Amino acid sequence: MCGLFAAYVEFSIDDYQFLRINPPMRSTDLPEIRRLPLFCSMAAATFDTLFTHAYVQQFPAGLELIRQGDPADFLHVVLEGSVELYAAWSDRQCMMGEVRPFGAFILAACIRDATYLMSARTIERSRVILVPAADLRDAFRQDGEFALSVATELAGAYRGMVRDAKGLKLRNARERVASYLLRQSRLAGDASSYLLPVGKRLLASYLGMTAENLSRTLRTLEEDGIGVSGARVTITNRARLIALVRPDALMDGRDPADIPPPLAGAPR
Amino acid sequence: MCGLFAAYVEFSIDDYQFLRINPPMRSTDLPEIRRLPLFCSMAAATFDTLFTHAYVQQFPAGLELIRQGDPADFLHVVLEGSVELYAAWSDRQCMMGEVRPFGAFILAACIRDATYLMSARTIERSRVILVPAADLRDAFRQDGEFALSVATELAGAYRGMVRDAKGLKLRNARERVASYLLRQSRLAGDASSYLLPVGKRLLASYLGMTAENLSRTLRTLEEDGIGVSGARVTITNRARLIALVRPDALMDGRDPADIPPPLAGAPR
DNA sequence: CCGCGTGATTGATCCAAGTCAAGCAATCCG
DNA sequence: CGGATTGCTTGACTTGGATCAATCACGCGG
Repeated sequence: MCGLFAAYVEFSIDDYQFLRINPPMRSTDLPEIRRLPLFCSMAAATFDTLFTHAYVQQFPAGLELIRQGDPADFLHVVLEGSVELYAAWSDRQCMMGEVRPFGAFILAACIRDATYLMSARTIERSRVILVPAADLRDAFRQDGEFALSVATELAGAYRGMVRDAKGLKLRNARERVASYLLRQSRLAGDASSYLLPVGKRLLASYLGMTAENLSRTLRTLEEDGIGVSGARVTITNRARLIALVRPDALMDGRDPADIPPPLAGAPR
Repeated sequence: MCGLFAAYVEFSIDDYQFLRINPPMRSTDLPEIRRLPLFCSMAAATFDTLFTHAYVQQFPAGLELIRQGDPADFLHVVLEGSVELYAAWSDRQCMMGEVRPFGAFILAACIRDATYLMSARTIERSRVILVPAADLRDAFRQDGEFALSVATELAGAYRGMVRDAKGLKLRNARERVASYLLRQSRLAGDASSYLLPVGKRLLASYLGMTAENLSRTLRTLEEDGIGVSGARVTITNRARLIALVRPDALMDGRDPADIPPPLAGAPR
């Protein structure tokens, strides 16, 4: 807990401007965006209006997209790559979450027209859609279906944060590590071997412990059915691991209907 | 962390049925509810429909209103008293939050039509409105203003949980206690003396520490400008306390416009 | 191929916070 | 009034996890 980070590479304003001037919006982007849970239910007209001022951007790894405390100006949706949400206070910082395609972030700040509570930076090279917050609020007012999607997304984000907070308070570090590894296995289709999606330093920060302690914990977990070498995780004894983790749908599960909120079929 | 609770008083099904049969809805209740941030912006017709099947109930202290894992059936809004949200897992439990008038809880589960992630029980004798979740979703679809209020409320709940999680990860136990005490002082109008709103056992659980450790920490905080005897908190040196806490608007502050979301004036 | 930087590991040590076990104070109630 | 219950405090002790300090392994550019 309270571990410090290595300083990330900072890019200059010029790099940023350069990216802004060359929006890598592709012809295939809009139809793809249209299928996302957040946007698939809204009326065509609202969608078109919403995206007149939106644009897609490509960012290099390690770029700070959002700084906590700044006013919310754009809703961000990750198309490719991955983005880390992190919080900082008084020379400490920690990872609060990770966003991968096709998740949105800082929706809550945009809806409330408030300042960001967390910062965000790219973990790897990423493509992100930026939608002006004011347009978002307009679309919300005009389109009931979109409003429902937004509320569903917000509720999902809230519930995700509750799950995380429960994990922090109810489990110790070892249990958090084990449950994380088991959950990742599930995400990979109950694979018995998979690669860690983030570096160990970051993972430790996310799990609320130091990198050193994570390293040691991983060693001791070999006795409980899971081995890690490099980024490769191998489950050697799933039953034993499950007995240790005592998985709970309310902490480790995902919400059902995480994809299309009200209509199960989706428009295609 | 991971501290156990004393077992709470459990009430029988019969008590619960008794309360249901005698809904203590008062003539002054509906107009009052109408003024709440969540309901003040909606159309009169939607409001009336929404509350045809809603009812107000009085509960004794220590009654479990909601059990985690159950499907969401009613939105709850606290009118009087206070309610504890708590989470349990594998013989451990901890307080996750407190709801006082006129806060809503489990809105997210209702919107997603999902199961509760947290349990809830009354801390003291409390009056609560219960609104059927299905009606809530209907009203959401029919009334854009209400949808906006719901989204704002959800966004606020999310942000509150983010603040809590940040506090857990970035601050140690002593800092959490100190910041909590300072925050409560602010809530009491920057009073230099006030009463703790919850018992110390519960407070410790909320702050992610044991009751014993809270007790010790409070004693050591006397050197840093704050004294506690019984439930009475007295700030003896605010400057020193602030220096210790290093308050941060992104963790300790409240969202602006927590009351009426879009329209600042409000209907009064 | 080497030198470097970054990230991961390991070991030694320390400290914050949990645990266990009594004591104490206030409240409730027969 | 006295006993029981409940909640808070205190002390002695243990321990999980942080910190500090090297070392190691890898990927990369020169």
